[in-house]
Amino acid sequence: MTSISHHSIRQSLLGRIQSGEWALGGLIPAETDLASEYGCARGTVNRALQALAEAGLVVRKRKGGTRVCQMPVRQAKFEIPVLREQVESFGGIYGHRIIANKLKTPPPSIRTHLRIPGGVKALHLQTVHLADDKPYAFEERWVNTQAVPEILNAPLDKISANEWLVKTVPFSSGDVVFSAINADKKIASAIGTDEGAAIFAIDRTTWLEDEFITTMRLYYKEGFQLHSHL
Amino acid sequence: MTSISHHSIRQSLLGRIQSGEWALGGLIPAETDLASEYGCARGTVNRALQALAEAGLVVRKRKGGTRVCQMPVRQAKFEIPVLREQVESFGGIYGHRIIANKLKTPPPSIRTHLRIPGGVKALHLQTVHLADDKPYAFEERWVNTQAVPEILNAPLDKISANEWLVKTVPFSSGDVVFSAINADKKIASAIGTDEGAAIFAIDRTTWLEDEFITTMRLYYKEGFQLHSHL
DNA sequence: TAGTGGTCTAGACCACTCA
DNA sequence: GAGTGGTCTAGACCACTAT
Repeated sequence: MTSISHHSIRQSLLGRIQSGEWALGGLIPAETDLASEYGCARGTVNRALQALAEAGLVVRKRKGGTRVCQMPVRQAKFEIPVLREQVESFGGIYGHRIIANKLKTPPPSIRTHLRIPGGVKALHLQTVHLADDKPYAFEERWVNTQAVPEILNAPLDKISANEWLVKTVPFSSGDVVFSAINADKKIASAIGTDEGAAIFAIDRTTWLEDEFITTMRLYYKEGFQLHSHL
Repeated sequence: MTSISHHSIRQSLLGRIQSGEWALGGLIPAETDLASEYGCARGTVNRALQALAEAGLVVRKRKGGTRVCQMPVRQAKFEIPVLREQVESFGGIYGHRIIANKLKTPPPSIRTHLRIPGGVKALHLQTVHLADDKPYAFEERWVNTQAVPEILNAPLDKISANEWLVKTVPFSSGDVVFSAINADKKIASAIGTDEGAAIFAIDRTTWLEDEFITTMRLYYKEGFQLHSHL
């Protein structure tokens, strides 16, 4: 009797949408109708339809019914790479080298970002991430030491700041920005590439409950690609 | 009595996870226990926990119980930009100019990608997307005309190939790859930038039920950023 | 005002897997 | 074998909103 699962109904509905059985922007039968058609409870159909709605394929409104989405907003979901795992996933040996590790007053842009009062210092870190001892990515990071003072005692030579933070403040929220930039002299030498090379950069700021933790920028060696599916 | 919604429970559980009430990798009380604690049905707790599992914050196993995720895989979700909307979202006027529109035999790499038999032609399109009449992005695309022959009669001067395809084959699946490249001469002149500039590129291949529809590469003008949240 | 989706409940059975 | 999550059901009430 597992044939009437919400999964199968979701699949069936997806097929009917793809086949064009219901026009773009058109109305889909009500939950109760579909339930009797599929011979199951309304709750089961509801669950299938909610999944489709979450995937952006249909739009649902009370009393308005369920409609096939006109302009399906393509959503890509992907995992923010964790460097160590990324490197190990293709069989490399991960390592990192700390270039800078100093408490100092952050520049205004960073201070604003982390909401640090003027005059207060923050931890500035520069790290080169290695794959098989060769530079893989370069990271520049500021940590709000008022939020996580323990980091000053962390063995950052053994565990990367990123991993330490993930283990200490695992469930923070964050913003991510992807962009492409030309490598300047500093970045080029850090990751061993030529000045001007196109670099894939990820900016990330994370906080926990209104308290800003850290902001970082990661520069990947040229040729880096971020994959996803939709 | 709306206070015992699965939303509120999800929120409450999230808070308890963030506060460290349950250790990383630690066990969370069983659904039945939580249900009696919150004074609701097990189904309600189940829904909340499933949402947290989908968000990657907990891992659930039958008999094994629910555990706080050790290394939360940060998932970013975003909407694949639709150029017209992207341009209009910052108040620009969208337009596009077709540079190439020809049926021809695709190079081997594309042929493999679209699974087109040797010798068969495909539609090759080059489009410059404009914001306020200025180049915004450059698109290179191949369309499998065996899958969507109607595109040969589409008014591509009025509607961009992308929009036409979305309206015609709206519910396709696809792969997306983001990368950074240096602009070559052709791209630089197409989007009005300097050769060597760092360009944000998006590759995208879409298909419907094992039938390949199109593959495209989009080059954004320098300075482009893709934002997300996690 | 009537119809539709959103949600909760109480109970049930099953599938998985840990011990 | 026993405990846990996965899921379906049948019924109920509510919230929203199109008409």
